[in-house]
Amino acid sequence: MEDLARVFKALSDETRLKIFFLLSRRTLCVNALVCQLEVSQPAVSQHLKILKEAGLVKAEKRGYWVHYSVNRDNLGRIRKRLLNIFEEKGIRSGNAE
Amino acid sequence: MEDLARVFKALSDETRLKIFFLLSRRTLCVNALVCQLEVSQPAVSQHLKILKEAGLVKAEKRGYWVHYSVNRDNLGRIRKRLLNIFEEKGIRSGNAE
DNA sequence: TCATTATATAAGCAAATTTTAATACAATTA
DNA sequence: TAATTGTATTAAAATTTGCTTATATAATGA
Repeated sequence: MEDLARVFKALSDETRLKIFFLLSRRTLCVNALVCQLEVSQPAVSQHLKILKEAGLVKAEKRGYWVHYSVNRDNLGRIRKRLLNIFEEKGIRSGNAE
Repeated sequence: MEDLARVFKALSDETRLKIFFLLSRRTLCVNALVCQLEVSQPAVSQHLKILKEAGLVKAEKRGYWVHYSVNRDNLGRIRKRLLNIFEEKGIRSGNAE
């Protein structure tokens, strides 16, 4: 339950949602994101941290760049949980946990 | 994009997520929720308002009870958007909007 | 080593959230 | 009508969030 709330919280901010969408298209380093986002570099770094902790994106250091991309492995898991919650018919039956 | 962030925001609070799960099992009036939730009645009412505005739950007044339940019609739409975002392979290709 | 570049972290602050307490509203019943 | 019950709204306090500035860390190159 906690994990799930963390995912929703991570995506509940417009800037982070935008970051997530940008990264879902291609891998980007922090500065590339900063350029497209009208907030400061530290702000972007902080958003990325939140997205990463929610398991939505991952970071890979190359030289002194950090390349961020969607964490596709984890996303599969998240997707399944979301599908379970927003089930076609009865929505869900089991426990929240 | 705004709608989506609103849905995520609505589910980003643990108490609201719990309310949503409870309602996904059965229709409940406000006090029934209060009993299961360790927060005050006004707090629950306010959370319900947020969930309702996000299109996640709906209210039906009967006598002086208000019965809340999952808004299954809207949930279908939300589900599709989520599926689109968390697509199996490339996650997504189009625009955020 | 020192300067530079990219990113992260820390501190402080304003704005938004969440909560509680008090009150208002609405429906029912005496 | 007055009292009661269930819910909503308001106001204010407490907490959290997201931003900026300043600084730290890490990698590269002169």
